[in-house]
Amino acid sequence: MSKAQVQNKHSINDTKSQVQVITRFAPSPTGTLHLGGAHTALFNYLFARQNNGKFILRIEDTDIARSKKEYEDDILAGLKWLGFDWDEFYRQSERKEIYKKYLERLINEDKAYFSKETEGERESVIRFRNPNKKISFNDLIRGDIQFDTAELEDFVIAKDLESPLFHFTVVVDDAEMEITHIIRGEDHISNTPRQILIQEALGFKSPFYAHMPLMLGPDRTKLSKRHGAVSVNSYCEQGYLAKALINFLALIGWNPGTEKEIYDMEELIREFSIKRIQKSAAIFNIERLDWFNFHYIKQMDEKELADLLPDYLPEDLKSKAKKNHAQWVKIVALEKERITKLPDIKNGIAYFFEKPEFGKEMLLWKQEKDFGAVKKHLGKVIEILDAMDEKTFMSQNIKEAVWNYVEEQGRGNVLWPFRVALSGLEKSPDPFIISEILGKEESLNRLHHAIEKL
RNA sequence: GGCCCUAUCGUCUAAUGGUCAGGACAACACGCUUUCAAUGUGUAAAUCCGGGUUCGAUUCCCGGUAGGGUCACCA
Repeated sequence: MSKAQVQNKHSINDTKSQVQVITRFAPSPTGTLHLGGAHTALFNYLFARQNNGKFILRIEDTDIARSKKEYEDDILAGLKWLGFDWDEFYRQSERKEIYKKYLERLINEDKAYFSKETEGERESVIRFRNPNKKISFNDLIRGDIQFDTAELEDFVIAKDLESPLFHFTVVVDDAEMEITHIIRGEDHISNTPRQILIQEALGFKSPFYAHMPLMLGPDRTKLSKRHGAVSVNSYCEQGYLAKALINFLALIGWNPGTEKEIYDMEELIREFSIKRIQKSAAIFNIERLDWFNFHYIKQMDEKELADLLPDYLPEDLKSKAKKNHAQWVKIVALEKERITKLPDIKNGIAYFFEKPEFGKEMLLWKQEKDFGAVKKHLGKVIEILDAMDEKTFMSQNIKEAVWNYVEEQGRGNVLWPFRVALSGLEKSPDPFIISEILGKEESLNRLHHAIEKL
C-alpha cells in the first residue's frame, strides 16, 4: 500500500471518521525548551487543532536525577509564550502506579524479567524479552521503515518496578492517553522498533508515526547547547516576537506549496498538512528568523510597540522615553522599520532626548562646501522655521516651507547640515520628521547651536 | 563501525517523466533619495556522482559518495 493510500484510508478530514486526533508533545525537563522542541510542539499543535483534536503536554521526568523543576518551568513558559495551549497535562513522575501495573503484567507473562547484572551498583534491572523479529512501520512522512530488532537484544525497560525507563513509559502513556499520531523528531526513528515491540507485548494498538526532519545547527549537527539550542525564552529576551518564531519554525520542514511566506497561527492551523512535511533535515538560519522578526515589528501598531519598547531601553533612556508619550510614539513609528530585534531600539535614538555632540566638519556635505555657505543655509532654515506656527510644526509642512530654498541651493547643501544640526549623525532619518519630533523650540535651539560652532 | 534516515541556489524551499528548474532570506547592482531606513527593479546563485528504465530523467530503480541520526540502568 502506498503512503498516499495509507494516509487516505485514515483521513481525519473525513467527517464520518469517529477517531479523534490526539497528539502530544513530550519534553524531558532535563534541559530548556529549545528551537527543536518548539518545532516539534508546533507541528503537533497545528495538527491537533486543525482536526479539532486534543493536544497533550506530557513532562517526561522519569529520570529524577537529571530532571529539574526550573527546566519544566522554562518549557511551560516557552510554550505559553509561543501561543500554545494544551488540553491535558501529565507528569510521568506522578504516574508510577500505572507503569508498575503494566510492568508486573509483562513480568507475569514472562515478556519481561528481572535480570541479574554483574556490573554496576544495582542488583538487577528489568529487561524486555526481545522476540527478535523483524518489524516494520509506515511513517507518514517517510513511508515504510524496517528494522531487525535482533540486534537490540533484551533491552532494559526499567531499573525496578518503581523506576520505569523511557521506552516503556512512552508506550504506556501513548496508549493510555490514546495518542493517535506521534509526531516527533527524526532522532526517534531508531527508538520506534523498541517501542513497537513493547506495544505488541502489551497488546496496544500502534499509533501513526510521523518523524519530522531535524533542525540542525550551522555546523550541520543536531541542535545542542553549542548552537541555537538556547531556550526559546531567551529569544523572547533577545527581542524576538513569538509570531516571528512561529512563522519561521512553521516554514522549516513544511511549506504549503505556494509562494506565500507570511503565516499566523490561524492560517497555519488551516493549511498545515502532514503530507507536505519535508524529509530532509534543515539548517537553522538566524538571518531568516531576523527577517521574519523585522517584518512583524514593521507591521506592528506603533502604539502597541511604544508600550513594549521602553523595557528594552537602558534606564536613562527609559525614563526619558516615558516623559513624553506622544513624542515617544512618533520616535517608535520612525524607528520601527529600522530595527530587527526589539532591543535594537536603543541604538541611535539618544539624540531625540539630548543635544548631540559633533564636530563642525560634520556639517559639511561631501567636503565640497565652505563653512560660510553652511552658516547661511542654517540661518535661512532658522528664519523659515521661526516663522512657522507651532501648532502646524509637522514634517510635511516643514518640508514645504523650506523646499523652495532647498531646491534653489541644492538639496544636499541645505539638507545635510540641517539634518546633522538636529541629529549630530551621519546617518539618521530626514530633518523634517526629526524637527517635528523635537518640536519647534528645540529644533531652533539646535540649529542655533550648530551655527555657533561655525 | 552496525543499523536507520536524507540528498534542488550559501540557507529555507517550489516544481515536473519534456519548464528559460520558480519563490523567499542573505549577497550584489541600479532606481527613488541630503544620509540612513523603507520601498521598487534587476544580477549572480542549485537538481551530489555513476549506471539503468525511457524517445526523454532533476524526477522512477540500483550502486556509490556525502551529510545526519541512533546504538545507556538518558529522554
